[in-house]
Amino acid sequence: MDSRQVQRGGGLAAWRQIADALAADIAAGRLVSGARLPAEADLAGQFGVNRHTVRRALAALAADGLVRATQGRGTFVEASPLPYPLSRRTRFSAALARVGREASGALLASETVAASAAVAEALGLAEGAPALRLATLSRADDAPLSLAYTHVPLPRFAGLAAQYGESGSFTRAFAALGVNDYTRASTRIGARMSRPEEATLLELAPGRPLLVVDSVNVDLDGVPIQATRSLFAADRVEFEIRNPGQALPGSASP
Amino acid sequence: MDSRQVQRGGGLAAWRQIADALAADIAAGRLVSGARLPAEADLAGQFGVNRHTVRRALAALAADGLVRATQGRGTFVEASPLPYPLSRRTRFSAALARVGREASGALLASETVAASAAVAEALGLAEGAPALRLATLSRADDAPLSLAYTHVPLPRFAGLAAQYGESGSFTRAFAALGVNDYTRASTRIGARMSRPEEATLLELAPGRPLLVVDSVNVDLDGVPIQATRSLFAADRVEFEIRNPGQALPGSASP
DNA sequence: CGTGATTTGTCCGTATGTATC
DNA sequence: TGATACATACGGACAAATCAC
Repeated sequence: MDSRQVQRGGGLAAWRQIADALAADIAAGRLVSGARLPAEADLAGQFGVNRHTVRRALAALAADGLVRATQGRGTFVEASPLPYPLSRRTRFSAALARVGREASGALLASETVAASAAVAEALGLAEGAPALRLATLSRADDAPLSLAYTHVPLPRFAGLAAQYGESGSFTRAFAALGVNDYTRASTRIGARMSRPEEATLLELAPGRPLLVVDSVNVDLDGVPIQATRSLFAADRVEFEIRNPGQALPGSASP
Repeated sequence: MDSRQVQRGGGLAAWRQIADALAADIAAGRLVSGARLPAEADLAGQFGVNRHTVRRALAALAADGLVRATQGRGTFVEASPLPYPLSRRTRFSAALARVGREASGALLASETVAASAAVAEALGLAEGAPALRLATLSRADDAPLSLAYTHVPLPRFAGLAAQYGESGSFTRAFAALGVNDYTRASTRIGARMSRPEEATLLELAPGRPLLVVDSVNVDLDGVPIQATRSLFAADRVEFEIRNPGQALPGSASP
């Protein structure tokens, strides 16, 4: 690991070289949000410096909000989460493309179920009516972002699971079934701790928080087509609501 | 504690009386969300029943999602979070009044600071310009709901701390300083774990999650008047975004 | 419920280079 | 040149928190 060695006497303090190297690792995704950094002693070995020098670097990163150290546990990446706009036309892939990330979706499971009371109300169905339930995992640049459970009414979207499995996108899957446009009718946002199996699927350190988003999408006739509960890794995303204002400088939207 | 004793043979099962009493405690805020209930043995003593009767009551509450029992730790309140609408005219007191809760706010601290880069950008100031920073604690029916750090530009709102201290409301404090109306320009929502001191202030069990909301309000001329970071107890609130009915193809800004 | 291993937090002291007066 | 102050870096030891067992 010679490339990790700091340069001595080069005008730049050793602790700053270390801080910059770690910040670059975070920015480049080599250290994903929530990941644990090597122990201070290990980093000291990597960089060939004393542990106190590493601590000086970590203190600088912590002051910038990039990492957070916890006694007895370690130092963890607190990289800035990616902004995720919530609008009436919220689209997963489009939201990520805006910030230069690539979206992908994987189908984990699909089954036919009887609509629960909550699902039935959201979709405007009778309780117990047939619905299709999809479990999907969405990624941004290969980092798991959200685990979603989606219900759609069943006679209408019987082929949705196959379509989603092929395209990895609800927008494209709905388009293939004749719904070329839809809008967000309602959104509810809460937060809770992740359960172990959720943390595993999201490749998240155990006990990290989730943003829980319940959303309902409707087609252009206002008919509900999709009720989804999404579990976002709170470390990796931050929702954004922009209200069109009278004086917003630089609000260039296409 | 005679009032806690169950009535025997009154037609209502003892376990149901206990469940109702505990549910009432939760609804009234005597048991705040996340709080630990007394041990089953203690409750049995309070109500003058066998521990199995208490267990029957707790099982009923758990089935309703009001509490959650964890072996070896205890039984904890999982009260349903109150819905908090996020709109362009989001007002704390009005949002709570909609759901029948009373809002109150306490001023924890206020100081004059030099605007950081983030604050300066949000408020449209120069970095280092004078700003007033308020730390406030908001409650819904006496249960702490959010801990907020607010920055306002300083020559303009010099008297804001005193006004807020009196009224416990930003709406009223701004009105007293000549700003009778304002709207929400932007909202960012994330989540993270609470730090110990935050958990203490919010009367939250340690390690419970927070909803972090960064918001900017502007006056009717579009001039930013307030940049706030609010830390909501995620156990006690759920944000709601309603999109008005019909969708218009090509929904651009007005 | 302890017990030990791991890891960060904090204190002690020492030495060196650099800038300033 | 000398005195002083400051930031940087190293070495060691122990306290405190966390976690697996």
